[in-house]
Parts: sequence; structure tokens; C-alpha cells
Amino acid sequence: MTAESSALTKNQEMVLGALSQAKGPMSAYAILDELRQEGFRAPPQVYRALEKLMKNGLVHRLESLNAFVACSHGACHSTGLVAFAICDQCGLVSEFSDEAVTNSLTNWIAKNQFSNTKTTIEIRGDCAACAAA
Amino acid sequence: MTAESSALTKNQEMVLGALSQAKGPMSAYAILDELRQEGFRAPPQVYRALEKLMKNGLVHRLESLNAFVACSHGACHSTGLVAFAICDQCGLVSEFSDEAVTNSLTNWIAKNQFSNTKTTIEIRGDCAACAAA
DNA sequence: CTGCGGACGTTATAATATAACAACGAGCCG
DNA sequence: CGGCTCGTTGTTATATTATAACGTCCGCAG
Ligand SMILES: [Zn+2]
Ligand SMILES: [Zn+2]
Ligand SMILES: [Zn+2]
Ligand SMILES: [Zn+2]
Repeated sequence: MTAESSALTKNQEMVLGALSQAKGPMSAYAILDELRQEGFRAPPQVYRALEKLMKNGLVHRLESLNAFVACSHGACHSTGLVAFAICDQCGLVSEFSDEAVTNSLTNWIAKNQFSNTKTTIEIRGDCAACAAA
Repeated sequence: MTAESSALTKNQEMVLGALSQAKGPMSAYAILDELRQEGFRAPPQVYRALEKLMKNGLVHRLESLNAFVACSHGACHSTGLVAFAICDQCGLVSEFSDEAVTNSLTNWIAKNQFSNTKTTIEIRGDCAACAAA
């Protein structure tokens, strides 16, 4: 392997492709169905690819939906905490990293001596466009 | 009905009881297994109770675990956003509502014209005690 | 009484996720 | 070359989480 965390395999490319073209979050099974024509046959193929893609920061899991999205930034090497605003109407996912949010949460974590964490921040509602409609 | 959102039924009491006595989050099926001796037979009994309890703020769902906890405060009528710090070692769940966190997130929401939202904030890691050990 | 609505019980099934193992192929070394 | 090892893949089976659908029961308004 190179200095990179390593290149993507074919399956990983296909899963990432499906997520990148999607206009909203996709469940693992939606990905599977889309990739059946490309030869996918079973859930583990999707889940294994997703696992690797998430480890590399190319894909995020939306816990409140049990679904997945491609990282808006190509890959997430963000220093701050990543948050998602998810429109329940149109499926739009806005990935963001807000300094004030990061600071306030990391402050709480420090004050309460919580350890190395993985943090989930998900806002569910309607996006500006859908709320206006 | 009274001015209250209404009293709990027997099933709801039992589910809340199971969650209140638990030392950590419980999956719906863990609750079901615990309550089989009390006569529970099938998932819908648990899920229906949980739905009502959550609507009344007595129970919270932890999205990143697909599990449930009793509200630490008895019932949540909090004005701010509620967050959870979850210890992956011992299962301890610290429910909190931090003003700085609430403000920073609601600021982002306002700036981005997101609508009425339901917000999930979950910090996963090790609690102070477990991190020390 | 009668009809309605809410909680409940029950069966079946959907949706999400992982365990387990066989097969394959690329790289390495004898 | 032939055999080894390791990582990816394919495949089957199963575990886990959640909901649909329908019938029963019961309290209460009319
Ligand atoms: Zn990202
Ligand atoms: Zn929208
Ligand atoms: Zn609460
Ligand atoms: Zn702990």
C-alpha cells in the first residue's frame, strides 16, 4: 500500500458512486438494489464497502435514518465536529462543521471528563426551500 | 381526559419501569424479554408503549444505539436541546442540556432557515470512571 | 342497548445488519 | 514452478430492529 490509507476497490467505488449520484441519503438496501445490475448480490458487499468508506471519511452514516451519504467535502478530515441538517421533505442533507457548536460541545466533554468520542449531531426538519413551500 | 396529556396504561408503566430500573440503555427486544414474565408476548406491545412514553417525554431514544432510556429528569419539558453522553464501556448515559450547545446550534438553524426540528446529539466514548480504569 | 374509539393481543412480515465460510488472486519465497 | 499467506470477494444463513394488519375487549356517549 502507499502512504494513502489506500485506494478504493471496485466495490467501494461503486458504492461511493451510487451515494454520490443520489440526491439524498440511501439505505444500505437501496444501494444494494441500485447495484444489482452491476453484479451486487448480497448485503455484506454493501456493508463491507460502507465500512471502509466511512473509515476513510468518504461516507457518513446518518444514525437517525439508518442511512448513508457521501461526504459533502469529498472526504472528511475535519478537525471540528461534523453535523447534519436533514430535510424530511426533500432529503437534502447539509453537512456542516460549526466552530461555536464544536467549542460548546467539546467544552462540555472536557468539563465532564469524557474520553475520545465519536459524536452524532443530526437536525431533522424542513430545509429553507421546503419550509417556504 | 384531564389537563395532563393523560395517565399511563399498565403496559406503559411496565415498560417505563423496566427502563427506569435498568442501569443502561435497553433495546426494545431486551425490554420485551424482561417483560415476558409479566405477560408480554410480542414486539408491538413494547413499541406502542415506547411511542407514547417518548411523546410524553418520559423516555428517550438513542439513535446511535437503537435503544431507549428513561428520561433522567423524570420527564423532559426542557426548553433547550437535549444531548446524551453514552459510555460504551459501562452503558452509563448522561443526559444533559447545555445552554452554550443549545445556543450555538439554534443559531446555525436560524441562520440557515431550517424549520421546526428534532435534534439528535449523542456523544459516544468512555465516561470519566471507565476512562480512568 | 348500541355504536364508537382507544388500548390491547396476536400473527405475520418488513427492514436493517452481521456471522461464517468457501473461493479466488496477487505477491512472496522455497 | 509450486506452495504459502493475506486480503478481497461471493454466498448462504441468520440475527436484530421495527411495523403492518386485523380481531378482541371494554368504557362510555348517545
Ligand atoms: Zn464529511
Ligand atoms: Zn427540503
Ligand atoms: Zn429527558
Ligand atoms: Zn463508563
